[in-house]
Amino acid sequence: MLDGVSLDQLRTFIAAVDEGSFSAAARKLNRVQSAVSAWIGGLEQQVGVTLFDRSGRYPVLTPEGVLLLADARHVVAGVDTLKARARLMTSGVESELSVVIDVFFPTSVVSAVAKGFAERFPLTPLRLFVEALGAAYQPVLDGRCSLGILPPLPQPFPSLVSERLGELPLVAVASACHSLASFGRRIPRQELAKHVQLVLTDRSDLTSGRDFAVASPSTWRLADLSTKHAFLKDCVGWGGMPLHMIEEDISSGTLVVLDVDDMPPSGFMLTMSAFHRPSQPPGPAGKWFVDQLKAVWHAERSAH
Amino acid sequence: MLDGVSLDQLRTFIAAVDEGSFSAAARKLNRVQSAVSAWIGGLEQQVGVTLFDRSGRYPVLTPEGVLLLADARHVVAGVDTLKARARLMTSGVESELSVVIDVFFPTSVVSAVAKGFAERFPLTPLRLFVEALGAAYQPVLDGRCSLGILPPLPQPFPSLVSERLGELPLVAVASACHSLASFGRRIPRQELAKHVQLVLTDRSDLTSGRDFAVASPSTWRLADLSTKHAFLKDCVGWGGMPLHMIEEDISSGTLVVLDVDDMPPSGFMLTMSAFHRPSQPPGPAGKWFVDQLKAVWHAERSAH
DNA sequence: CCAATGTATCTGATATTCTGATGGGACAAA
DNA sequence: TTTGTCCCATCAGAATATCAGATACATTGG
Repeated sequence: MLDGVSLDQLRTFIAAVDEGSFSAAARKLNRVQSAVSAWIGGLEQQVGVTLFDRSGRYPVLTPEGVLLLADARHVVAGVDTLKARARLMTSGVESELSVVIDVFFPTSVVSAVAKGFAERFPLTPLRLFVEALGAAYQPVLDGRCSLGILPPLPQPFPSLVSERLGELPLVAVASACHSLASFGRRIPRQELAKHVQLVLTDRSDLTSGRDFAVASPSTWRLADLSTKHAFLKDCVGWGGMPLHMIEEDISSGTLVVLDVDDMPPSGFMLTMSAFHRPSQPPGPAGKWFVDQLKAVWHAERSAH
Repeated sequence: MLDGVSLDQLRTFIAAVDEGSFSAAARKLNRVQSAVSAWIGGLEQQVGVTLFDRSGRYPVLTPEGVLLLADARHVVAGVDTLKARARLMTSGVESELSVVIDVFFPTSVVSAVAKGFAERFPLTPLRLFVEALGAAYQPVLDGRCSLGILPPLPQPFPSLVSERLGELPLVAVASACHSLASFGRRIPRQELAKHVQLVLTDRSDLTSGRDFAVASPSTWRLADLSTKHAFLKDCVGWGGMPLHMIEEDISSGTLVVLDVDDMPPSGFMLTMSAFHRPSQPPGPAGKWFVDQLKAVWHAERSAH
């Protein structure tokens, strides 16, 4: 053998402890008592520690045995998870699920689903990325993520398969101290153009040259949505935000929804969909993840 | 064999990955290449997962192989710590060190030493108990702890071996709002007797019938030193405390040291010693622990 | 194309493990 | 105390698995 200790020794050791006697362990393992005796004797010899006190009728663990038993259980448990993971792989469940999620998607839904995921698929590590715009498409396109929870881009990606999850209201807002907030009536587009618009910028070059809902010639571009949020509250300018992220600010009066001319007052609805490459269809874990996102999200919206 | 996967398979798997080829792994393991091939083939068959892509000159791990490799390393590492722990046992190092420490002993010293202990003896779990008076002796006497950091009791225990660590100043204190605090001159014992004394009570019955430094007929007995500390600050009564625990209170003026008649103003010195049973002499870990306690404590006192 | 290096597979030789039998010790009931 | 039962250690031969070496074939680089 390559090395003294073997798994069978450890398994026999554990069985002997659990069953209370070598003979019982032998019955459980479908071996003869002498075999168990030999295994344990070998183990004791290799580690150089007496595991059992055999002076009595039944062997009892020595204090050293108690400690080494914990190690042995740990090792065997490790082998079991290895085998369980392998079985999962052959059964088609993804051995790892990487998902990229657009910043606009409600975080509360994601965290709730992720929590359930850890219980449902304990052996499948979940890798979550949060990105914006084209940078969120990139990982799905190049295969780093097998799943993307994303809004549609202006130019469609026929190379991706998508499944609609639901709609997200997007509204234009400004701080209460902003002059647009007290404009009084429906704001025409020309009026918007007079003020600085805070726009989320794309870290990738997928959407270079294209802009989303940019109405003002003077724009500040921010790479991070929470920074944009803070700038809006600090009255730096106006901009679009997903409604769920600013509901508290609206009810507290910090931010005000702008009643823009060609925009419905309930906000512009942004469709969120689950995207994946045709060559990488989601397995059970991915399907479950998408279904849960849809279910939890709808439950949350109807609870409102 | 008892179960499909064996340690040798995992070790061979790891060696093949680390060395980059089956042949190299075979050289490292002092086996023939065919043996390595057979081991890995067997492992793949048993877990039902293809570990290597053999289409090229050198075998490369499949994505599944990468994940299972992590599990395999985990298992082998577990076996290694088992063996390391066993070697430690045979080399005489305690496989577990349980220490009981008197509440009066400075916690900062203990935590510093414990931190160093975890680095020095990573495989030896440390079990720390904090008790007071007789309750701190009990675990050493009945063998639950192999070491006790304790003050001497009125009646000596010849059944225990001790090694002096150092002295701890004990002072009588009262809250600044207590009438004793403004007594003005040396306080005679009769004066003390007029006020409630807060006394630490013994949770064991080792010292039943005996009292330590009880000067007042009206005593409140508290089982917990931090409660006594709080009661002192709340002006419930006066009592003795180890100086290091109340230095901040004294400098902030919350507590006042009482200048008691037959007590030196620097406080009554309490000798702390390391106790152990002659039948359970401390091994390398225990010796190291005691030496460090002594060193760190003295370093801390001379830093003051 | 050839040499070097690598992997998969096969076979007999070698080691190890398994089984079954035997002997001795601990414990409980008679 | 005696007896029966259950337990463990040890030993032999039988069964099994591993090992080394040889062979065939694929890949890479000159």
